[in-house]
Amino acid sequence: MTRYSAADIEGKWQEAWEKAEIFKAVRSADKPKYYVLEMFPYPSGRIHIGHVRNYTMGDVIARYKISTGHNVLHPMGFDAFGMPAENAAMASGGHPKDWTYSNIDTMVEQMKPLGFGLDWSRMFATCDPEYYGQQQSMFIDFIEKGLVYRKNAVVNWDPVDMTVLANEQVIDGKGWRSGAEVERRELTQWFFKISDFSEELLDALDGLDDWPAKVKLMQANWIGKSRGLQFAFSLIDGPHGADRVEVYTTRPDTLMGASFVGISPDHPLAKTLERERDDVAAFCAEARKGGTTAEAIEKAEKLGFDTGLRVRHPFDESWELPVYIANFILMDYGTGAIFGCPAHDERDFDFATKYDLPIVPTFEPVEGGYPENAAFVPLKSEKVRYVKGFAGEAIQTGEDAVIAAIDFCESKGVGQGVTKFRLRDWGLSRQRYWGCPIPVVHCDACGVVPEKKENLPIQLPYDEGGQPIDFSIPGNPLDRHPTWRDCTCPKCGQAAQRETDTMDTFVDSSWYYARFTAPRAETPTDPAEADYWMNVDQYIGGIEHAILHLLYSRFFARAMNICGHLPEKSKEPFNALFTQGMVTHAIYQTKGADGRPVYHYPEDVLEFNDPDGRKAAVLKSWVSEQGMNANDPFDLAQVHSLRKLESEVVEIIPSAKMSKSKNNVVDPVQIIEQYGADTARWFVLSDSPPERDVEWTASGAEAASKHLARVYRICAEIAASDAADNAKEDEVLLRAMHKAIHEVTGGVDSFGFNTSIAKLYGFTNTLAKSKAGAAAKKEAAKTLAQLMSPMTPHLAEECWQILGGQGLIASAPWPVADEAMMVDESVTMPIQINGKRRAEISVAKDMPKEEVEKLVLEHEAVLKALEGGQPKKLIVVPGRIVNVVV
RNA sequence: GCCCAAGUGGCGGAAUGGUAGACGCAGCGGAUUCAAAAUCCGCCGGCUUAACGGCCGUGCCGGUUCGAAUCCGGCCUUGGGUACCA
Repeated sequence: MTRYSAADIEGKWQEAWEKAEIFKAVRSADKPKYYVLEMFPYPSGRIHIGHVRNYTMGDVIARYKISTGHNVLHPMGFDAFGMPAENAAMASGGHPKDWTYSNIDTMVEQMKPLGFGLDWSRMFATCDPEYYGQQQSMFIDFIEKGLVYRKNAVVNWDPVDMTVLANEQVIDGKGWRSGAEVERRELTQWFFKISDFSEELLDALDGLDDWPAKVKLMQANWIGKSRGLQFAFSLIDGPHGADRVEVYTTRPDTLMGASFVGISPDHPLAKTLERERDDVAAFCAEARKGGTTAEAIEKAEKLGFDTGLRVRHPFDESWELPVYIANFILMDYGTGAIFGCPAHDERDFDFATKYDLPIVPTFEPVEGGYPENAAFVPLKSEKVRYVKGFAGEAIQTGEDAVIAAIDFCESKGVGQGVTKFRLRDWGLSRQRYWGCPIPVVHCDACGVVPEKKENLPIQLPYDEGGQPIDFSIPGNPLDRHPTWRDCTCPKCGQAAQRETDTMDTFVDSSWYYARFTAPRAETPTDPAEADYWMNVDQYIGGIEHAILHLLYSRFFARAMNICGHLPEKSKEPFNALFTQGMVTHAIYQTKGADGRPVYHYPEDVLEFNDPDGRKAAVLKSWVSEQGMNANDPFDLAQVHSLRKLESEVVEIIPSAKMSKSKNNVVDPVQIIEQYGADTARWFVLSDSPPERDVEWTASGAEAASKHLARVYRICAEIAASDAADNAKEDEVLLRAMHKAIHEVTGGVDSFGFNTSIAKLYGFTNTLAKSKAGAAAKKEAAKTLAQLMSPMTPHLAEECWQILGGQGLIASAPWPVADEAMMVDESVTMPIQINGKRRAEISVAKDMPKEEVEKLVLEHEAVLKALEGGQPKKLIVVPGRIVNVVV
C-alpha cells in the first residue's frame, strides 16, 4: 500500500483485535480495574453522529487505560423498551419486538466498523427477558423492603387512546396523538420511595468530586430542600367541627402581612364543602380542569372562591382572614394550604388585586421608603429590614429573617420549623405494552400479591392467542389480552389477574451499569463481579440526563445496596461523570412564498465567502438558471450580485441540532464509507472541547482525512529511510517527542481531547520538518502512532506495523515522558517595561535571579527606558518573565 | 421570575495571574504540473509606517496587581436549567 486507504486497513485491524481478545474484560487480581461506560443507546434504527462522538470519547479512555496497565471493562447494550417501538407498530403494523431487535442488529452492524474497543460478549438489551426478569425480581425485593408502594395519583388521561400520557405528550392540553382534551384522572399507581432518600441524595452530591458542578446543582435544585414554618390558623365555625387550617411557609417573616388563606381544591376542607354546597362543587370542578403540564399551568388563570369561612391570625385574635379555594394550590406540596402575603409575593399580589384583598407591607426599609412601582418586594432586595410584629429587631438578611421568624414563632408556640423537599416519589406505572411487566397479581381474596420469584420472568405475550396483537386499537393490549392476565394467586392459589401496567423505561436504565458486571448471572448481579468492577470509573453521556436518569440511578444503587445486590461502596455508582456536547450541523434555509422557512440539503447549496470574508450561500438551482454551471469554477462577482436578490439568498444557521426535517443530518455510515472510521473519530474529537457542541463541516472532515493520510505518508517515508544519525537534530526531535508525550497524555487525562489533537498536529509538523537521522525519526514516529492510537486506532496499528513495532499497538504500553528531556537548557524570557513587552533575553534555565537582573539592567531597551535612572521595581519570575517598573 | 454558564481574529478554538490568538478551517501568495488534482513552502487581529517600529485590541464600565482574557464589583448580550413548590 502506498497511499493511506482506510477501507483497506480498518477491517483487518478490527479482526486482529478480536482475535487477540484485547477488549474482553475478565476479572483478575493482577491489574487495577477500570470501568468506562457511555450511556447506552435507544435502538431507533440508525446510529447518529452524536453516538459516534459519545462512544469515541469512551473508547479513547478505554484504550488509553488499557495502555497504562488497567484491566478495562467497556461494555455496550441497548435501552430497548419504550414508546417509539409501539408507535412504529401502530404506524406500520409490525410488532414492537421485531422492530426493536431488527434495529439492534442494524445498529450493531453500523457500530462495529467504527472500531470501538468494546466487550461485545457482554451485550444485552433491556427488553431481553433475561434482563427484565431480573428487574422484576428486584422489584419484588423492593416491595419487601418497603421501597415501592401503591397510591392514588393524578395523571394526564387521554380519554380517546385510553392511556396515561407523560407531561411531554400533552400539547396545548390535548393528547399528542388523539388530539382529545386531556383529563386529570386519579389512578392507582406504583411509586418508588425516592423521597425517603431526599436528604441523602442531596448530601451525597458533595462527595461527587468528579461530577460537573452544573449537574450537581441541577440535582440539588430538583431535590429542592427548603426550611420553613408549619403552623395552624384556627378556623371560626368550621364545618363538622373542623377547627384549624394547617399551612406551610418558607416566608414566616411575612406572617404579619397575611391577607388571606388559600386551600387546594383537593384539600379535605374543600372536599367537605364540595359535598354540601353546589357553588363550591362547581368551582372545584372548574379548578380541576386542565392538564398538569407546565404549559397548561402557565396559561391557567388564577381562580379563587371565597368560602365565606374565616380564620384567626395566630398573633392577633381579633384579626380575621378569609379562606379561599384557589386553583393554583397543590395538594401534594406542603399541607395543601397557604397564607397569602400580597406585599411580598407576586402571585399573591395578583390574586389579592383580582379579589380586592388588602396588601399589607411588613418590612420597613431603613431609608427611602417602599418602592412605589411594585407592591411585591423580593426577598433579596432589602439589605436591612425591620419586621413589624417580630420583637422589633433589625435583621440583616433575608435568610436571617426567616430563621429569626421561625425561632420567634416557635417561642410563642405558633407552629414549628420544618424541612421539606420538592422531590416527589417516582411514579413508575405505565399503561403500555412495550415495557417490563410489573410482577404482581391482583387476587380478590389476598389483594395485591407479588409474584413468586420462581415464576419469573413474567414475559410479555408476543401475540393474542395466535392472533397478532393489534396496536392500532387504543389502550393497553395487555389489558384486553384474552389469556395473559389470567393466573393464579401466588398466595392462595385461587384464580387471579396479573397487573397489566408496565414499568417506566427509566427503571430499565437505572441499573444496567450494574448488570454489565455480570450480564448472564442468574441473579440481578453477581456479588463477586459487582464488587470487583463497580463503581463505574468514568461515565459519559449527554447533559439531557443530568436530572432524571442520573438521579434515578443514584436512588437505584442505594435500593440495590439495601437488597444486597450492590456493595456499600456503590451507593454512588458513578465515580466520575462527563457530559459531552452535541454534534451540530449548519441549516440552509430560505423563505417560501408564504414566508415560512424552507430547508435545503447541503448539496443543493453553493457556499462561498462574500466580499467581507463571511460565509454566504445561494441555491445551486438558481446559479444554473442564471446560465452558470454550479460545478465549474465560477465568477464570484456574479454570485455576489445574485446574492443581492434577497429572495434567493440562503440563510446559513450554523450549529443547529441535527433534525431530519431540517435536512442537516450527517449519517455516520456514509462518513465511514467516504473517509473511514478513523477520520470520523478524529474529527469528532478535534476543534471543540468535548463538553461543548462541535459543528460538523465538510471541510473539517476533509481536513481530518488529509491529516491522517499525511501521518501515514510520513511514517511510510521514515520506515523506508536510512538517513544517518545527526546528534544535534536527533536530540531536538526527541526533546519535542517527550514534550508531546507529556502534553498529549495530559490532555487525555483531563478530557482535553481537542488540545491533545492540537499537540499531535504540532508534533507531526515537527517530525515532518526534522533533519534527524532515521533511528531517531523512527522512534518519534512510533511514539506519534502510540499517542494517536486511542483516537485513530486503525491508522496507528498500520503505522506501528510498517515502523517495525512489536505486537499490536493496542496492547503496547503507553509511552512515558522523560522529565529530563522536557527541560530546555536555555529559556527566552520576555522583558516587560511597565507591564508592556519591549524586548526579550535568552538565559540559561537555572541562571540565578541576581544574574538575570544584572543582564536585564544592561539591556539596551531597558537602559533607554531608564534614561540613566534606577528602576522603581524589578520583578523576575524565574524561567517566565521579567518586568521593569520605571 | 429564580438559578447556572458563556462572551477572544472571517470561523472552531488555545492560553486559568506572566510573550493573547497555539492547533485547525477558510483566505491570500508561491513552488511543482502542459493543465488540474494531490503535495510542499510562505503570509494571515486592526490601525499606522518606505522599513525598523509604534499604537490599539479578549462584550461594556470600573477596581485589585509590577503585570488581568484570567481575580473582584456593576452592567449588556447569548445559551442552558427550572417554576403556580407556598
